[in-house]
Amino acid sequence: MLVLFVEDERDLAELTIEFLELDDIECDYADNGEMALNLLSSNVYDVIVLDVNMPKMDGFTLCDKLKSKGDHTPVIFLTARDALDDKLTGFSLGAEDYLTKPFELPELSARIKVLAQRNKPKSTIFELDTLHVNIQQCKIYRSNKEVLLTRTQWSLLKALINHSPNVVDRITLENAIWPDQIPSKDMLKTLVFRVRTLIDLPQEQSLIHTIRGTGIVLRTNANGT
Amino acid sequence: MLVLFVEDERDLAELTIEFLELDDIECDYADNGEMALNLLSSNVYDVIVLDVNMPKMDGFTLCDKLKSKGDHTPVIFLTARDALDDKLTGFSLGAEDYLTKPFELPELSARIKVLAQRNKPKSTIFELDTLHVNIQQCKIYRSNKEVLLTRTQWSLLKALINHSPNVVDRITLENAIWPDQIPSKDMLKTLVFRVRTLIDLPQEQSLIHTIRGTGIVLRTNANGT
DNA sequence: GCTTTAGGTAACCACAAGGTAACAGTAGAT
DNA sequence: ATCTACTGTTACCTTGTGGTTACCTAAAGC
Repeated sequence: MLVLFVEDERDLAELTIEFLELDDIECDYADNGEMALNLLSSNVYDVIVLDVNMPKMDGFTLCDKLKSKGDHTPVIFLTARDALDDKLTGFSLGAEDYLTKPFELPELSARIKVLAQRNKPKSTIFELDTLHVNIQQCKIYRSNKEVLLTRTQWSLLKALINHSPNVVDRITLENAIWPDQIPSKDMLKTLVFRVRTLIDLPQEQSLIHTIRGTGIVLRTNANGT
Repeated sequence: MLVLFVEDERDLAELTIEFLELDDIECDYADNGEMALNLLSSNVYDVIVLDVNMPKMDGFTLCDKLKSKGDHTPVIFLTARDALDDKLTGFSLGAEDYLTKPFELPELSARIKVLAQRNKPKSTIFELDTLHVNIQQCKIYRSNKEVLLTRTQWSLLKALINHSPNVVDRITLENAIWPDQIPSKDMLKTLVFRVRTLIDLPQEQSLIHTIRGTGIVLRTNANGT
């Protein structure tokens, strides 16, 4: 994760950057707006942390320039200006966050991480052996071949994923799949069979295991807990 | 823009909601976590504002449940707990922002608006295969031929673009297209059919896919992981 | 060793989800 | 006032799903 840190007080900057780097956040540093613009023209950042009061070009101006240029890199203002009007100015210029000095380093770090997430795809991916599942996209692959599941089959798989690698008892599964009806005795049995034939291909190791008398589990091998 | 406001002090909530609504932010209100969960099961919100200390279910627990369920609605904590540890807890549970009481109403409003933007497309141009969409100008081209959509057709397309390449369930789509009415059962079906005939031309690969029993998705069928 | 029971496998069919087309009411334009 | 075209409604058709039933296999119990 790469951050552009723009701040004219060098000692504060140094201290902060040192902390952030320990937290796995790499930093480029600029001590004024113009220098920041230069760096921005040749680098892509996950987040920009911006002081407001700076020589040459202040943070507000820089943020405005950026955003109106169509750059959507998230901006956090980090400034001693704690008046409401300043904050509102910051947000109206398109900033994503506004933190006032004095601040606590871990909080800044947490906020940077939130913003860095923002542009990443929000897909939740589940992987186990050669099984790849993208939950938001409803896409399932087994050894790079797409597997098509129907709605009920899909809810069974999701329930198993939610509990994996733990064993899920049949009652819990039934409630997850048919929330507002009492399913008849054999429905789950049939459903598990169908999903198994689709997911556990003959040439692959099986991932859906039955623990007799207990429940079903999605994991690489049946033995051990 | 629709916000879920969860807060157990009724007078503070009332005051805040009144202010937000003047600022064009519609609010649903819950005074505890359980009630919030109920509302969340039947509504889709742009942002959730969460108090921490509440009867029945506290805000941290609620946020944890939501996020681990795969719900990506942005969460702001709004609480008197201003200790660093509390903030870090909030962020580690997946919250997008954390504001401490006492707070200023316009700042809350600004922060809500930032988060509501978050799920909107960042770019005014959307491209997929031979489909080119300029969202601001409402211009749509398929293989360089302009496509003219009506207002409702356009809002369907926008909703699909917002979620692409993820699958959108029918309820979410209906809420996005007809925000203040319960659409009759077949309206969406017909609308999708109409948009499909306009966008998915016979000689091109189809981009609007139905995931039976789940929803609609706008994407190419290329196998990504 | 025999019985019992949980679970595996297979085929069947009603029906719901979705696709398509035609029609009607209504709002906006001229 | 008239016309147009958009939106919502209804009807009909197609197909895949999901529930059902039946039968089989293999553990577990006695």
